[in-house]
Parts: sequence; C-alpha cells; structure tokens
Amino acid sequence: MDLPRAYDPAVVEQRRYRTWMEAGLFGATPGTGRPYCITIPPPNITGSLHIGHALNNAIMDCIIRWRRMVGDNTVCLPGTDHAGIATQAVVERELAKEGLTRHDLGREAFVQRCWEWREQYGNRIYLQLQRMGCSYDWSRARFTLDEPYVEAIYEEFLRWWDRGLIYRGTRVVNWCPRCSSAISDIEVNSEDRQGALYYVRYPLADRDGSVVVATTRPETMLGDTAVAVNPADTRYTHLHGAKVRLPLTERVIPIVTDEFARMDFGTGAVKVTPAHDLDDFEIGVRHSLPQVKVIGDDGRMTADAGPRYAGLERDDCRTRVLEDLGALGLLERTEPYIVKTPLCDRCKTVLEPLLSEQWFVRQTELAQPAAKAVEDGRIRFFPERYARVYLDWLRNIRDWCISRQLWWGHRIPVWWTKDGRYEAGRNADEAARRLGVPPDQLRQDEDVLDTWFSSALWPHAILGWPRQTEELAFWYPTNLLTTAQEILYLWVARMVMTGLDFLGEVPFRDVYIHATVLDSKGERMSKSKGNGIDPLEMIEKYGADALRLSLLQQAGKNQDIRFGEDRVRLAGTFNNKLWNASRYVLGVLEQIGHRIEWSETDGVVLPEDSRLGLCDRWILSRLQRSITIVDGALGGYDMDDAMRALYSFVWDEFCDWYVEASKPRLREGATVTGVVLAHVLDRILRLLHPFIPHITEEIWEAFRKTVASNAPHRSIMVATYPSSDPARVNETAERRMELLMGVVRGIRNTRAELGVPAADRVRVHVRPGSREDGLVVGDNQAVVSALARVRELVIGAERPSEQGRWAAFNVGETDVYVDIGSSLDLSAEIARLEKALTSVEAEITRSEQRLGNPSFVERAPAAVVEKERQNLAEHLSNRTRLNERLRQMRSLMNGTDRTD
RNA sequence: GGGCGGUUGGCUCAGUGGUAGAGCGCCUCGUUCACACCGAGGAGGUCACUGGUUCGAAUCCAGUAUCGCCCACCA
Repeated sequence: MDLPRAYDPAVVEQRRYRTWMEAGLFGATPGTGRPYCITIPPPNITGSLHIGHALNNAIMDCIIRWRRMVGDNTVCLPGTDHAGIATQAVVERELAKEGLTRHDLGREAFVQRCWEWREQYGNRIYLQLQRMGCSYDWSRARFTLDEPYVEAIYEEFLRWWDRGLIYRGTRVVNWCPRCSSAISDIEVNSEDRQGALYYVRYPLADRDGSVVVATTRPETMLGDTAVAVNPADTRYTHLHGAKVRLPLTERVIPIVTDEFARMDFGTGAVKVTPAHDLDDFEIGVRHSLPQVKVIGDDGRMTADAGPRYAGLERDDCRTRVLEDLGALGLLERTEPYIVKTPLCDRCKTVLEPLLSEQWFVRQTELAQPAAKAVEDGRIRFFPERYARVYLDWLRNIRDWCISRQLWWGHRIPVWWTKDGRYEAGRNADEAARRLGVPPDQLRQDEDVLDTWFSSALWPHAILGWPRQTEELAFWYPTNLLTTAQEILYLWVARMVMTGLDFLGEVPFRDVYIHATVLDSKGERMSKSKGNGIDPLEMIEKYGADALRLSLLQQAGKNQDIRFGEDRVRLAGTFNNKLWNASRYVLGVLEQIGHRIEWSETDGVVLPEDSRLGLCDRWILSRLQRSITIVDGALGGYDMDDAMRALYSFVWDEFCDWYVEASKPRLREGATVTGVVLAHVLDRILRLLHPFIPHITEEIWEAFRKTVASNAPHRSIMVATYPSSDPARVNETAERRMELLMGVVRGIRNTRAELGVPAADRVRVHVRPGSREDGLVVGDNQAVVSALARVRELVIGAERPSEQGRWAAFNVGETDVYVDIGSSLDLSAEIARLEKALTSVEAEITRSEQRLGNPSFVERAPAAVVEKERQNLAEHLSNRTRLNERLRQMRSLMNGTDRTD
C-alpha cells in the first residue's frame, strides 16, 4: 500500500482521532493487569487551550500512550474545574453588557446563568485537547460541580468538621474588593510598587509632646487603636503607658510596648491597625486592643472612618488624609519607598487586608503526614528539587481560609438557626437533626467553598470516592501527576493531604513539575503583551504532532522553555522526514513484501543471523542502544532525552546511513536489507508513537497492510512498546561500520576539498591496514561506491601508480587513495595535508605531555591511560603517513617545476 | 531578606571528572530513482568570572557577577 507523496496533518490527524474514539481505545476496565492512571489537572471551564496546557497534556499523553503500549491497564481521566472566581467574573462581565449585576438577578438565577455559560463553553477545552491527540477516557470525564463530585466535597467537609478541623474565625484576611471575597494566602501575588513612607506626628493626649510614626498607608490611621514601641527602645521609655490623641479623630489610644516594633526602622514607633494588617491584628490580640474596621468589603471607607472620610475610595481617602494632616502640620515628611503591594492572583486588584469572619481549616494536623509521604519517598518529585520547596511550605503552613463570598461554587454545608447557632450537614435535614430544630427554620450559610477545596479531592473523587468503586480500588493511588510549579501549594500539597487523610494512601506516586513556557525572548507569554504562541494556531499550521514534538523535545529539567513558532516548524520537518523514509521502505516492501514474516508480538521477524550483512547488524545494534536510552529516559520522565535519542537514530543513523546503504544492496539483490528496513521501521513507529501519535498511526496502517495483509487491523496504540535487549548490541559491527563510514566520509571530504564535481564518479584504491579491514571494505564495495560516488573500487596492498592523480587519506591503518579524475592540484593537496598535519601534531604534543606526566600514568585509571596510548600511537601513525605523503607531493611538485 | 535555577559556537539548547556536541542560522557544492520540510562538505566556542580540590574540571567545592523563578507578617 502506498502513502501519499505529501503528508497532510490537518486531514490525517482528525481522521485518526475519530477512529481511535470510535474504536473505544481510550477507555479501560478496572480489574486485570498492572494499573496505570493519571488524572489530568482539570482546566477551568473559562479556559481555552494555552501553551502551558499544551505542554502539560503533551507530556501526560506521551506517558499514557507509552504505559498503554508497555501493557499496563492504563487510563487517563480528564475533567474540568468550575473555577469559582474566574467563572463568576466572566458571567458578571456578560451581565454587565446587559447593564445588570448579579444582585439584579438574585442568587438562583445567577447560578443558573453560570450553568448556561458552562453548557455553552465549558467543554471547549475538551475539543482542544482532542485536537492535540490526547488519549483520555472522555467517558469518565468529571466536572467539579457534577452530582457525585459534590457528594465527595460534602463528605470531605463533614469529616473534617466532625474532627474539629473546620472552624469559624474572625481574622484579618486577604480581601479582594473587586471579587468582594476573601481569598487564601497563596492566592496573593505581591508586586513591588513605588510608594512613599509618610511620617506622621501623633500628639500625646495626657501630657505635652508627641510621637512620630512612619507608615506606607496613612488612610489606615483612622483605624489605629494603639502605637507600639519596642520595650528595649530607650528613646521611648518615658512614654510607656502614655496615650496619644489620634489626629483626624477624637480617639485617645495607648502607647504599648511590643517586640514587633523595630528600633531600626522609621522612628521606632509604629501605628497599630488591628483590623487592617495581619501583624497589627496579632499585636491587638496581645494587648487586647479594639478593632476598628475603617475600610469596608467594597473597598470604601466605613462610617467608623468618620463622617469626613466615610464612603471615599481607599485612594481618595489617602489623599484627603494627607491633605488634612498637612493642614494640621502633622505630616512631618515623606520619603519615596518601594511598597510590596498584595494583588489578587485572579484579577490583579490591589488586595485589602481586613478583618472578616470566615471559615478556616486547621492545617498542621493534615500537613504532617503530607510532609512525611515525601520525606520517606512514597511520593517522588521530578525534578527532585521541588520536594524541598514542597516540604518547606508544609512546615510553615498556616490555616486555610476556605470560604469565598461568591455564588458560583459549592455552597458551604453549614446551616444557621435564627439565634445564631450553626451546624454542618450533608443537607439541611442532617444539619437540622444535629441542631434539634426543624429544617425549615434553618438558613444555609451564604458563602461557597474555595475552588481548591474541591480540586483537593481530584484524584480520588474522580475515581468515585467516597463510594468504594472498582475504579477507586484498582487505580488508586494513581501513578503520576504532572503540573505547573505555580500550583504546587494550591493544589498538589492539598491533594496529598486529602488523599492521605481520607484514604490513608498517597494520591499519586510521582509528581512531575513541568517547565514554564516563555516566548523566544525569554519573556512570559501574556495576552496583553501579545507575545503568546497559540497552540491551536500551531496545530492548524503544522499539525498536533509537530506541536507535541516541539514541546516534548524541550521538556527537560529546566524551569523555563523558550518557545517560538520556529520550533514547531522544525519539528514538522522531522515528521516529514519520517514520512518520506517510510514511503521509501514501503516502496521496497511492495517488491519483496512476500518475504516478510510478521508476528503480532514481535513485528517483522528477522532473518537468521548468518544472513545479515554488516549494515544490518550495525543498525540493529544502534536500534538496541536507542531503545535502551528511550526506556530509561521515559522512566524518569525525560521526554527530551528520549526524543533526542530517537531523533538522531531516525535521521542520522537510519535515514542517512542505513536507508542510503540499502539502495545499492537491493540492486545487488540483498533482499535481507528489505526485511531489516521493515523491522527497524516498525520499531521506529512504535517508539515514536507516544510522541507523535497521528503520523505514526497513519504510516503504521499502511505498513501493516503491506507486511500483515491477512491480519485484521490493529491500532499502533495497542502494539507492544519495544523493550531493550542489550544482547543485541553488536560492538564488532559498530566498529566495522565505523571503518566503512570513515572511508565514505573521507572520500566525500576529499572530493569536496579538492573540488571534484559532484556528478563525477571517481576511482578509489583502498590499501587495508588489516585483513579484517580488507574484508569489511571488500564485502561492502557496493555501499561505499554508492555513498561516495565511486566508479571503481580497488582493494590492494600496493600503492596506486600515477601518484599525481591520487589524493590520499587514512582511516586508522587503512589508506585510501582517491583518483580525482584529472591531474592533482598539488598545492591544494599539500595545503590539505599540512592542515591535517598541524592538527595531528597538536594532538601528539598534548598526548605526549599527558603520558609524560608520571602522576597521570600512576593515578589515572588503567583504561584511561591505555586509551591515551592508543590515541598517541594512532596519531603517530597518522603523522608518519602525512609526512610521507607530503614528501611525495613536494617531490612531485618539484618535478613539475622542473618540467615547466 | 531566604531559597532555587540558568550563564556552553550568531540563536535555542544537550553534555555531572578523561581530547567540546546537536538543531537552526551562515559558507561551498548538488534537482535521476523516500524527502529541497532534502543531501554532501565546511567555517564558527580560552564552556560568565575568580580561587580551590584533582594526574586531569564545562563537569566537583567556595566565592563573585549577571539573568530569571519561588517564598517571606515588617511599618
């Protein structure tokens, strides 16, 4: 069967994917075999495939396809995340276009709108992952708001609740005024911004004098309830126990002593605003200070800020406070200052730390086992260094604020009585029972849970937990989690906590943290910068295989990948090369196909060893080495190493040497080369399939129709992945092939340097340095002749006559003479020889120096010394040859001179 | 402030103790039988710097510079 002349990924990829889907090849049944499972990081339903997804999914699908071919009972489970804040923001934006807010609709109608939105767009990313060729089990896809998943969340909540791990607390939390919700500590991004340090004078209330405090946020002074100084600070000893009159307000507040006040910063006196700063909150607790909340949930000043400021935006209030302080002569001075500004991870709004009542989860008890699982190796990180990052975070963990003042999400399963008592339950009835009141008198908590509270359950909930499903029993713990470093804490650590806590077993064995994809200049890709690479556009232009390949080639241990369109284009050239080499092989098989013996397990059956030629033994040996590398690399998730090995095996060794050598051999009737071509191509296709699934399947089908026309079609997806067999490595063949290649390269090189026209076929005389060398060249004359464009190849112990026509070089002890077709340009040949001599001289000097160093000979390993001796001997021999040759050439030149 | 990663030919990157590699780009040559998304040949690196360990360092150690990432409650 023929392959079309040109490969068209756009047509082939979609057709192949449909075929796989229809054949049900992505699914699996729990129960038998060795389980292998990956659960993909669920993308947000607001999301569209971006380059980070593309990388992560290329990695996962590569590993999944590999394990499937290795024979594991493999499944990869996809899903999507409801993404509370992100989705709500999108839907609110839509409403805004209609001039509405969510409050106009009310909670129920708004949530309904969110569901409609998700129906319309929520599965878009599935289609995009399918365009990438991901072999995920779509029949088991989960959305985090699906009924069974919600059940899992409530189970999680209730179990923790009953153990007292969930509590309600009033704390300073990170508040996003735009989202009008609390967010957790790890959803805060801080950014350095140019600001100022303001020095404000607070007059003493009970005596003359004043104290100056430094602050970056003067507007919060309206909520000050104390001034703190360090107890050891002698500058302020006389003020211990004094009170100040807080400017712009009528309040009198105490001066307290607290270690927190740094003597070496500002004036040593710090204003204390317990309602708007985490540190101040803690100082407030230590000194029983009142908490005055002057900034409200909407980011505007509250009534407690005083009538002159109430209702102002934060920034406007700052301006007015500064003006007022100035007018009173209380603003001492202002210094420029870099302020760490906390931003909302989602919407980049400046966050406001403020006092708020929220639900929290105690973390220490959960964090300890999660740390231990990594310490004792039950979970391994790739690259390893992330284990420490993970552990450091767990060891300093703080309680997790899980309530969000949103409408889209899992509503907190806590119900309140009218008199302010509350209790958790899987539903109102359960809560009512626990409270001993009728359900209709209860009101459910208004807040929803942090999205990460639900994704924390991902690996086991997607497998059916809390129900004891067969899937859960078989595939849990899962094998691999691959994700971006930015959600190491948000997500990875939490999954480990829940997995260990609820199932007593880690959720996954290995965690692979992939690199961040940057643009070709090393900058982060972003919509606003417009420097992003759109994976879908790349797929359109070059195909999913090219995109996957380009990403996997770079998926190394580095933390960054610089990525540009060129990469994708170049990956496409490899696919093109593979396609055309396959066309060649299939063409050969058309002619000798009836000689191919096909085994469903082993592929193309090789002929008896005695029938193999040097080139055959060589390529089979090289194949084994490649398989060994790929095997080890994939085992450590080094897709780049695996791909590098395959790339050079396919292109440099198979195409450039073996395929080229097969042409003259076939002309000579060596059909064995056709069998070996088929054997190696089969292995290449299988080895490459996890990386470039579509094109390998396309070729494989045509290939099978040729070599196994009687057998029913079987997808390459379920073919056996080649395993390494070190016994098939053939050192002798590799060494002999080196000679052959050396001879060919030498002839090509000589021709190029001496300007022999490419079309000219030359005569070559080989003087073997050994009987073995003579046999190697003799047995492969046709190959040498074809690859080096040789007209006549003579092997003999004598040197050719007519010295003036021959250029010479040597490969080891074997001398090769090339008839350059006309009279040799003696000065060019002399220049060529002198150049070679110079480099040989340098090598000899270096080598002699090393060997002349007694401590090298004594201390270096014997093998190294021996190798150095061999090198020296070889170079000395080369030098002798070159000198002799130079003498001949010079005397010829002199002779020529004389005849002139 | 703490931690981590990078610094190798023009570009992007491999290479963890034994004579510097690849792809792209560049130069020369080549359209007949898989492929011009190609083939053959070639030029081009004192491996950021300094010091140390070693017979031997791109590779190990210490420090410096520089770029980047993560973490941190300091007004």
